[in-house]
Amino acid sequence: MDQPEKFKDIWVVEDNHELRHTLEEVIDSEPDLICSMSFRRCEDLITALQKESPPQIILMDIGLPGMSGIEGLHHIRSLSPATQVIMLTIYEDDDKVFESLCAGAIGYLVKGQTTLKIVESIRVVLDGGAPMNARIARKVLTMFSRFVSPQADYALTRREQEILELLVQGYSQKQMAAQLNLSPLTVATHMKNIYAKLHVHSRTEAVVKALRERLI
Amino acid sequence: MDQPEKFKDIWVVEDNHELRHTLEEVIDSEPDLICSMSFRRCEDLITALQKESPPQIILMDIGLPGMSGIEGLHHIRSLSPATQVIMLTIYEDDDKVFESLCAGAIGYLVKGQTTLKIVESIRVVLDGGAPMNARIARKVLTMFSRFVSPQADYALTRREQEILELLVQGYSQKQMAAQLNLSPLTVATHMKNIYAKLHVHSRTEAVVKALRERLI
DNA sequence: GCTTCAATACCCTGTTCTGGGTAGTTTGTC
DNA sequence: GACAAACTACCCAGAACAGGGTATTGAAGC
Repeated sequence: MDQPEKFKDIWVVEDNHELRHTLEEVIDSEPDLICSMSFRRCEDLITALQKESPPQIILMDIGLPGMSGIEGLHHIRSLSPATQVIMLTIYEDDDKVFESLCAGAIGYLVKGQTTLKIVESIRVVLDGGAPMNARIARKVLTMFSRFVSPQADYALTRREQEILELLVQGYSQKQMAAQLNLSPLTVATHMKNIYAKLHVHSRTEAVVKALRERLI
Repeated sequence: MDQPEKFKDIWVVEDNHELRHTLEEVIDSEPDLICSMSFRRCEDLITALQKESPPQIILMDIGLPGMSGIEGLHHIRSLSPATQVIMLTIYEDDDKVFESLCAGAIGYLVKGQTTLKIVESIRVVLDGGAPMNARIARKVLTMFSRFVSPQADYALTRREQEILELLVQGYSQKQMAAQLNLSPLTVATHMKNIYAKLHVHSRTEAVVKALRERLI
């Protein structure tokens, strides 16, 4: 370990010198936090992650030149899954913020916040929370519930629904026929009708639509 | 319409008389909010939803006798998808809270809160947000990212990855070849290799695996 | 210099799918 | 009892796919 156990290590990736130094100072002025490394480019962070022992938290600018913060996020997730990433953003209500959360960020920090607020967000993460406002939380929830409950209605009949499910399970038409005690020709008919209702022209497209829109 | 347009209608489902009346009063004392109906049982709410025009928001006790709040939630989602549901809970850090969010609730309200806090939560929802604390938000995020990135590694090469993406977009082998300036036979070779690496035997299975395990 | 791997390209054969039909039988609803 | 919708089954032709090969080229690593 580079630091004694009791210190929580926090790295910073931010191309603006001033902000980067401010963040470093704020972190270091806390008795139990330390900013052992900071970077102006995402690429340098990746290199460091492959050599050094990873930090608890990374503060990452969302709009970096070169490799973007979101791209960098993916690298971090695979190099050090335990590291939590807080995104730094100018606009709270940015689509990029939401995108980051989808990519595995744990929350975000709006630039230009008070020192108190910066430390608070870090503490929220260390405390097992996710710093975000209610509106972003709603976006996440909405997207989340799309995974959980179906929406669109293509008026599939019961049989068609059943066949769509088998389709997603990788059954061939012949296998479906065997499973459902039908003629393969009947299954083919149902498939044609499913395609028409979903406005697709191949099993692949049907499966993608079924999975993406939670039809199954 | 039962109420003039400018009033936001909010229903309450809570078996405790006292709390129910408190909530009614708090809502009605706001100039633009009205509590036109309240129930002590979820079953009565369902009945009402089938007859009356649905409210903007329902405050729902999470631990009702008879039909539980979460069960009721499912009925609300299908009867009136536009209605937002705020759960009423005793413990903030309850698994049931999280369960409710999965079932489509938009947030929650801890019982015993100040009048100010109750109104604030309602306003957050009306304002397009989702009232929840950072810890719950983290739970949602974690669950969410489980859907988004389980990240298995099948060691696909760059070309194979590229072809898998086109596959998910519904391209035929011939179309892929045109898109990538390759011979259709080359695409076929890559497809075979992809199948072998993903341990599948058809496009359908490959697409399902790619979407389910977020390989794309 | 040798090896390994990715990427490219081809052959062949049999299977499966797609999309255009038609048509009889159930089933549910008014 | 009438009618619509759903379910069933079939024909056909052309396209696409799956799976078994082989082979060349160029770049990366040892």
